[in-house]
Amino acid sequence: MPRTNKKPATITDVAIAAGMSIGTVSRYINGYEVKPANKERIERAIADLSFSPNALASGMKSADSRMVGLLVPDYDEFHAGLLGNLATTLAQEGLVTLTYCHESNSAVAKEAMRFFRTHRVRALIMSWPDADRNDITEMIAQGVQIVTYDNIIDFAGGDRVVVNNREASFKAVSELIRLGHTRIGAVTGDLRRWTAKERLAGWRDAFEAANIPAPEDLIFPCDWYRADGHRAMEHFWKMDTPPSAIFAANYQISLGILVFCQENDITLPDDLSLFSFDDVEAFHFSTPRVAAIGQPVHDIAQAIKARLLENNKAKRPATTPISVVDCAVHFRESIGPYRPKSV
Amino acid sequence: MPRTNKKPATITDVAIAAGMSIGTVSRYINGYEVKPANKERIERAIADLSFSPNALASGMKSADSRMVGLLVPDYDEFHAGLLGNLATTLAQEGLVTLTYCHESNSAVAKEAMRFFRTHRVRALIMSWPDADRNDITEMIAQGVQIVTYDNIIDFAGGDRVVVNNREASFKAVSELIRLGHTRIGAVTGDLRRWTAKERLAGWRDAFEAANIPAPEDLIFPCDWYRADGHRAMEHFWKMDTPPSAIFAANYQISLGILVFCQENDITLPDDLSLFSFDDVEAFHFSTPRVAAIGQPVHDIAQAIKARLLENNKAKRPATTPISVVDCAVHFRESIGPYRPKSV
DNA sequence: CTGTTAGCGCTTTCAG
DNA sequence: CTGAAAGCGCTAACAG
Repeated sequence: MPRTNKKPATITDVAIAAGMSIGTVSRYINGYEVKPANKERIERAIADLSFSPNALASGMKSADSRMVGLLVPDYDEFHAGLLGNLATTLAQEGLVTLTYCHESNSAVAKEAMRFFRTHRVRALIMSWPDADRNDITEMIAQGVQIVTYDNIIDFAGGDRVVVNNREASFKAVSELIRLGHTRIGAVTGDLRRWTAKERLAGWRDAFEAANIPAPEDLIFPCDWYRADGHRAMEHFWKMDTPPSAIFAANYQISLGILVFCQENDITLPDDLSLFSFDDVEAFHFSTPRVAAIGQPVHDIAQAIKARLLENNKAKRPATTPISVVDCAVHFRESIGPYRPKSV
Repeated sequence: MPRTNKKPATITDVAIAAGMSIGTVSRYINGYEVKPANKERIERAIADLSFSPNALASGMKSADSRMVGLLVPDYDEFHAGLLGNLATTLAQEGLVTLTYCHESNSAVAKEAMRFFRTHRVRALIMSWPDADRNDITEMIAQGVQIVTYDNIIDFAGGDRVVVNNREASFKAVSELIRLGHTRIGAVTGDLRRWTAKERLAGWRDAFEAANIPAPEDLIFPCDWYRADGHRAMEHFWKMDTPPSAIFAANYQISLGILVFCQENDITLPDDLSLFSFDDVEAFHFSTPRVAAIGQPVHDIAQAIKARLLENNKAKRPATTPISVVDCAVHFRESIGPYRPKSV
């Protein structure tokens, strides 16, 4: 049985059924005033035909797809949350969110750009600093708004939404210092990224504020993944004076650290204190629960939305090109007072 | 400074630059053969103009938006994974995935339907049994393919992709029985849902196979959330003979149970064994790690994709309207041998 | 293999 | 406030 294929009703069908011109129907649909009597007839016709306007056609004619693109590196907990919040909040404005995951792969990211361009997104939200310059330039020239989050990328005309990475990191590390730790490792993530630099700067700030020289030998530059956290611990644990506490620049790194601790019977916080950037569900159910800096994904989504609307409703340029969202710093049981290593 | 608004190049621009008709260019774009010399000129023109085809226009003309809708109840770990896998794998076929989250709210779900209809998705993927009948009927009539996952919903013409809920649950509960447990609680989730029924059926099957009467008093019907898991434990822990093991129908319920155990110093697996449906990251980092049935989100996405392509490439109806994907059953340290309660 | 042409469904002038 | 008409960028016949 071939699928029935009754084509959807068009605005013309509605106009005929309602006995008026498509212009009037179109205006009604788009929220302009029409004579009450006409309004009623249109509404009935729409219901009878169960008409729904064709977004493609209207987007094409009005040269506005009402779609925005979100380019993420990964569908991890943070990005899933961001996508969810964003898609929901933007839907309220009649905007559609298209996602693409680049997996930190340039070829895939290139493909994503092609995808977004093809779909004529009116804005592109991303944190990818290695985006092809030509694509970006082209998109900006065509009026596509570029919003970067969680990263500072130097595009002319790009809006930015970031969290207070440095300050939040400062608070976390300061707490570790207050607890008596001085050998505090920093597992930094990818230091080519602004985020990583800022988080490390917060680590340094904390030492400076405490008038203690920062233990530069405990900086472990790496990538953002579990394997990196694990490798960091392998490295640290071979040292003569290993760190008594660790500040990890994202949650995946922390998970790698936790795995290493499990494997090597390292007990938190007695043998090691751990403070993580990013707060995820796993941290609430581990023993002990992991102290963490939570990125308020809801607020980030709202800030992005604000930028999107601001830049499209009023035509004035944004007052400030950068929005800063504050993180919550959660002290939990994975951090404890410094205790000299028992021999 | 108003945004520059150089309009994107059109296929006509390309045709002019390449010195030929738009028909030829269109054919080249869509993968038909063109004379090599022309091909080369088209490619150069496209590069020069940095042209990208307008998906809206082509979708409109060809009456195929190449978009599919995914309606999820929540952006939890499972659905985020599903979305990620699906979006990625479908993008390879040139298909776009639009998401909408209904939050188990009928009004929002209704809005979602309007959204998907408006965007002329060629398929709708969902697990929502309370969808408005009219919307569904209308969409099916218009040739929209409906694929349900993780649920059996009785739509004429709907494709279904499910996991082997009953069998996997049977395996999990059987293991608990093998470990000596007989008082095994079932926290079922919403029993109006097929999934919940199947998982409970698996629980029953295990007792039957072991020739033990199923402890019907340990069935706790509820919803799917953390609070439900917590409430279940409150209930169980007041019993004269509480369960020595629990089978939880999803991960959120299990997290609620874990919280209760933390609060009441219940040690897994000594005081209680726990087996959960759904496998999430938190279960790998809790102490002990939680035994769980993992839904292979990658395979589910592939199965859905297969249905989508099958039903659209060849016009024949699917051989079987239902695909079953096998779950992995992970035995972990949250389950242990039955030990009579110490008094 | 290529050029020509007729729309897809809608918005948006422009006159009334 | 409404109707008529001109396309938006592209695809899909059709005739070469």
